Amino acid sequence: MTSLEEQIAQRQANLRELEALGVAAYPNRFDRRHTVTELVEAHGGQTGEQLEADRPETVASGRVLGIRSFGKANFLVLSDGREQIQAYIRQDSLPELDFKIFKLLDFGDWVGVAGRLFRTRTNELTIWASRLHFLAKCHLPLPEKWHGLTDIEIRYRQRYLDLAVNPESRRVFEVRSKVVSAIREFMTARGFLEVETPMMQPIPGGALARPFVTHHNALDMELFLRVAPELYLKRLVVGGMERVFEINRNFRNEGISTQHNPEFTMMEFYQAYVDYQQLMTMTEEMIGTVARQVLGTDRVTFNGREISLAAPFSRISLREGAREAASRRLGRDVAADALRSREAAAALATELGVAVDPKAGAGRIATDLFERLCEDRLVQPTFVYDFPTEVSPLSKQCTDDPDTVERFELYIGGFEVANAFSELNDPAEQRRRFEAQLEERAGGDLEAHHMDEDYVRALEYGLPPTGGEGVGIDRLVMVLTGSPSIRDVILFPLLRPASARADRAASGEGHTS
RNA sequence: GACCUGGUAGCUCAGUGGUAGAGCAUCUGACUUUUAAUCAGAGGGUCGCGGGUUCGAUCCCCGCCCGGGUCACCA
Repeated sequence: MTSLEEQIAQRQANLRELEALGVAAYPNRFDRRHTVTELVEAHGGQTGEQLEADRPETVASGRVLGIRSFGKANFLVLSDGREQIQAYIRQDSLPELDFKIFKLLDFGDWVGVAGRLFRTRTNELTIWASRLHFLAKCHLPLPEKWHGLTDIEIRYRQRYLDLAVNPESRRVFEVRSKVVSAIREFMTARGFLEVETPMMQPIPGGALARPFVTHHNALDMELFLRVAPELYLKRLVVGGMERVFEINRNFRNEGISTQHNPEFTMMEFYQAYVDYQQLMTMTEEMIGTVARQVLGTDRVTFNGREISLAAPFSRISLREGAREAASRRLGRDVAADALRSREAAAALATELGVAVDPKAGAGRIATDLFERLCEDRLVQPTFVYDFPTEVSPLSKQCTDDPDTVERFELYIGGFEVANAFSELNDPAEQRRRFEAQLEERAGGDLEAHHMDEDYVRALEYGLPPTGGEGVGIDRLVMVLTGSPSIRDVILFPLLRPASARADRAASGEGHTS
């Protein structure tokens, strides 16, 4: 027998012995009075004398993460995933059967403990157990207690193990949950209505991205998982819902990286009567507020750099950022209009060693240059504003410059966290933009928009002046938790399936042939 | 997709062209306030998978699988 098989057999033998003693192997409920975290929070600051005076009683429960045994005196470490507390299991302090249960416990089993709180000689907060209840068996050996589970692949594939033994991981997902709550609170307090729009769309739109394709059987209809809720949310503003937001998943059939998961969470909102300038103010207020509310501070450390999330954030126009970076790189002053004509922009890109797509116009080239030269330098929160119209088919042009739209992206930690613009509400112009997108599709760009006649019709009914924005929740949580990879903030990130053989080995099933 | 890098006991990791190592975990024994408890003993491995070179491969070579990182694409 291998060590693993041996350990599983031992655990199963312990379970059978429990059953032989008449102990329910899988009881249906347990009436707990306090979580381990509640106990630590309520009594962690109390001295042994205070505890002796109060003699607080509790019934707690959790997973056994440690057993220290001294014959008749024993300690169990009980975890609720966030905090740990130890229980003192003394042979003459609890019923004989309960002590027998203790002797049959394995690391990872779930138990309930009743008793009073005290501090040991070493001043450790402890439950002096008067009862021990068996709640559920752990049939497989747990990762080691000291190093925990560090294998990144197992942490992602078997997140339950990661959560069971790594409180740091648990903390990340608690922060994530609180961030979502804080944003929801921030938005509803400002009169925004939370809505849900289709995840399955007949025409995918709202972002330049390749969609996932699926099929509805009864309607025999091709459907796309949404790449953005944008076009639906704006239809709602047409309908008079002046402030709407949605927190939900988007799906993009593209590469995977430390900053990209095929499904990711976005908070997207639309507000009638405001433009992108007002959205910048609101965004810096929102991010600072959320950070302070969730973390108690608006200063965070990300990739070894301290980042301040306090307003105001820096602002730089896209073309000016690209121009400055190009000037610095080339050691000479690049003229402001070098990014305005296709010819000049292409020459500049070539000089800088940035590949030029033959179909790209001046706007695309300027955007490429910016992303190439500036993006990873934007560690402190920075609004990059005024994008070329060419790369922004849904944004409204600046009144004095039709080649530029009222749009910004917010960068933090070197990547894009939010994208916002004054919404294009002229149906004729929108139709022209879609047609330009159709040409790009015809030219082979699979990320370009489809024509969405109903969306144009909605605009024909009249969209008031509106600002809209999408905030990448995963990326914001990365910044707020100091997580270098998006997979660290997604409970079950997409991975290639492990081989069938590896799956069987991991689950402890073997061949019996 | 390209390049770099990793896969050895349940976990964390050493290591070598000549029968595979440690700590924790497991098993046996001792121990009535321990803190990664300690002490004594024992068991546990197709060294990711498949080929090749070799008298002999976990090690060298080739291919494949699954991670991680950088780049490309994207938010």
